[in-house]
Amino acid sequence: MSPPSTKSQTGRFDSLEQEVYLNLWRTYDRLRSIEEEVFGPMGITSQQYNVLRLLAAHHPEPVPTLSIANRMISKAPDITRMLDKLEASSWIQRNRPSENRRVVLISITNGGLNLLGKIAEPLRQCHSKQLGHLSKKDLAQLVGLLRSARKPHEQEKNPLS
Amino acid sequence: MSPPSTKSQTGRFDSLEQEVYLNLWRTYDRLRSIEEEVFGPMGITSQQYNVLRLLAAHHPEPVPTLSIANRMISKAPDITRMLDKLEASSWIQRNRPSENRRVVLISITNGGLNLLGKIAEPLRQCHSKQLGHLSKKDLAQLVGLLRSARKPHEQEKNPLS
DNA sequence: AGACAATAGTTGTTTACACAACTATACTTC
DNA sequence: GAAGTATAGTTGTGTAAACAACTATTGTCT
Repeated sequence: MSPPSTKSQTGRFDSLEQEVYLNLWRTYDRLRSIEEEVFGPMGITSQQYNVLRLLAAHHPEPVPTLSIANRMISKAPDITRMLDKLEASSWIQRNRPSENRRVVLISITNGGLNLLGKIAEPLRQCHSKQLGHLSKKDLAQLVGLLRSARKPHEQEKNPLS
Repeated sequence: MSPPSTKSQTGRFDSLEQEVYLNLWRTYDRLRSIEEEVFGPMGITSQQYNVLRLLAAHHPEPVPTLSIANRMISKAPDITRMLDKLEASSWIQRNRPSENRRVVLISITNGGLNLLGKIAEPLRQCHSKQLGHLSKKDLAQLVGLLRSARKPHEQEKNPLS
């Protein structure tokens, strides 16, 4: 398993771990660019879509601003500005309740729900284009491996087990 | 293949494909943030490191600017500005040959090679921290699945098979 | 009640990304 | 050899991400 030269194991990579990481990067990048073909014309980003999706899942209950930020995949310290844009497009609305004026409660509007409806089908097709060539077994295996890979690095908060 | 309700198959995801993609995104994001802990203090980004690595692999042969851009993982239309920074740090040098004054040939400097040497060990440790908890078998399987996943979406040019 | 700490968002600033338009150099072909 | 075309980089501009510092509101403790 460990010949004198490790080069032969991993080709031009320093280690198998590095090879995995670079493959992960490249694969993510390719699939992301495919998704952007769907979101771009809709005037929305992937992150914004995820926010709307989260809000729709809680609808009609509103969700506090930072609670949204914590559930995002990438860190979102500019969640405020992002919500500004969503509000400018009338996809969400904000409400600062008088009981606790620190929080800002966010809820999705009918327009937002409508947008999600319009995106659903092209997005499903997009996902099929992205990964439809893999078997269900491969997909399930990939999900499992990806979860194991990031397991030690998960923050407490994350909802995606 | 298409039961009336697909909900039961994939939990809160619309499809297995979407679940894979979101897992890919999240996993990439976590591992990336670990890498940045290594690159950040060195005053370099992941993309910049990849450029230096590419140049080192060709050393002492120089590489034309756009040839570097084509080999980058994400699109790099601002390759010029990125090389500006690397040149400002004296990690690379540019040369516009008189035979063909259109191309700009890039080569890594001794300082750049030196930097790669300094980064090598902490980066190896980083990769181990990222994915060291997975078995070689799992890592190899993951590489294979990631390659299959992006295979239909590869551009001709890419060097990472 | 007043000082202090904790919570919840917001804003400022710097840096990276993406798309497109632009410049400069070389090749081709009539 | 001049005009047009292809190649190789560069620059301009708008948008998004990352980190930190800041404001506003509420809770706590003496």
